[in-house]
Amino acid sequence: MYLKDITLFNSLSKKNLEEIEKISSKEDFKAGNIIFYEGDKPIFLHILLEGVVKLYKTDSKGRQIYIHQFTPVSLIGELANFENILFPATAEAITKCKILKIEYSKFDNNFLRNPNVSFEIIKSLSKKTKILSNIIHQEMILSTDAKIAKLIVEHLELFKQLKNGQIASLVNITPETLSRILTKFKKKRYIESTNSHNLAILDKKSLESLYR
Amino acid sequence: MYLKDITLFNSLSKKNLEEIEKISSKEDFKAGNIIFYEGDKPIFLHILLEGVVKLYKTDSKGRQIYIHQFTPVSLIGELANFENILFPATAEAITKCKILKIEYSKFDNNFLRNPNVSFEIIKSLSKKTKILSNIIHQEMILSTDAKIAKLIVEHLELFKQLKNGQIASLVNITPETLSRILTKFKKKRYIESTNSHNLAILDKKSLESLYR
DNA sequence: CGGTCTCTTGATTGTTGTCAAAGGCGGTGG
DNA sequence: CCACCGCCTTTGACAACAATCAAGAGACCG
Repeated sequence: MYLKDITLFNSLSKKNLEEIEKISSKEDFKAGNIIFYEGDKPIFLHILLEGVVKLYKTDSKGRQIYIHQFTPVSLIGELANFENILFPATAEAITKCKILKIEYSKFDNNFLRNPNVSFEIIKSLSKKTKILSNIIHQEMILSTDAKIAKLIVEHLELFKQLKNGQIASLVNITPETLSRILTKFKKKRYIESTNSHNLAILDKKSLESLYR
Repeated sequence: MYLKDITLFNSLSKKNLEEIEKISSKEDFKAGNIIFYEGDKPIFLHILLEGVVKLYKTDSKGRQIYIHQFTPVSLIGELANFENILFPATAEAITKCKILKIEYSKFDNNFLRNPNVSFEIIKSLSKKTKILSNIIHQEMILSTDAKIAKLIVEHLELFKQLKNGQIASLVNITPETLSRILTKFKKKRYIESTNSHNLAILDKKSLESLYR
């Protein structure tokens, strides 16, 4: 993948692209590798070119608080660069990944004045603000029951694909709690399941009423 | 205050300003009035010109979850406009306020392509992402003790100005819990207070170790 | 000095996480 | 084809944390 194929940069001149080329490098990460840790200094601007990256925070007891998963092409952690703060979360490759790293201190702020670049940045930042706003809603407003009800209604496919433990970590609860809630929902006839990877909604309205 | 005095717009041409003038209006709010509710459709882009605005969410039990306070000049709730989603939080005037309301559907997206305008938007969005990131850290990572310790170290002045109930609502805990934690900190000789509006730090390091 | 608001303290509850054990399910190798 | 093993899920008992409810103490103001 070339720089000019990155939407963010596709309106830049050849000269600009060469400038960016000079201050950037591509790095490969294996699944499980950490791209940056929460608390690290943001020296590079990171752009995910290939693979899937998980973003999470770590609480005082060492538990991971899942925030988001990124797919290409995405800016990752740009907030830290823009605001000149330490990375507020950890980015981990969950598949083989290719990341473009741009030396942010040398990154000409004038690029940000390019109308198309800044438009893309606005889109990226806006998307992230929305993500964080959703996280806040999910974690601070919804009860555990409500979180699960929402997940069932809006992402039923996850239950067919993932194990309980994985689902639980997506919504930051324990597998035990998830199991108990699913059992409760089954008792109330909101859902039904013959085997573990076959969950069906019986009463969508009741589920929705838990989080609306 | 004229449009051209708003940093966001000060690089726009006279013609552009007139265009915006046509699709905007100023509205005054009294202290306590609601500027928009969580769940409202974002018809207008809101810019705070005068006064102080509190942003909060409401949980299922009717409690307010405090998010942020805005002072002039600030875009408020622009995320909802940009992402075309319902307002994720409620904005309430906590003093007399003056708000510029721009009809977003008529707001020429080309303004966003103006380098200086988009630069300001990036700054605003970046700031908000940081605010939300901080909220997530404060509410999901820090324990109650840690929140209070941080508040004491970083904003001691609040304790001299506000009542316990007000401080408690800033960090989304109950006054009772705040009182208990302050008592505990006093017992441990982390802080000391002769009267209620006179709090002094005795052991900054111990306080910091609670949240670092 | 009385009254009201605020703060403190205790007892209790609700919610979810933790720890532990048992049950079920599927896959593998004999 | 079956027995066994390992992982996942379920269930129970318990702990931790902060909210709630209630009562009493204290501070501030007219």
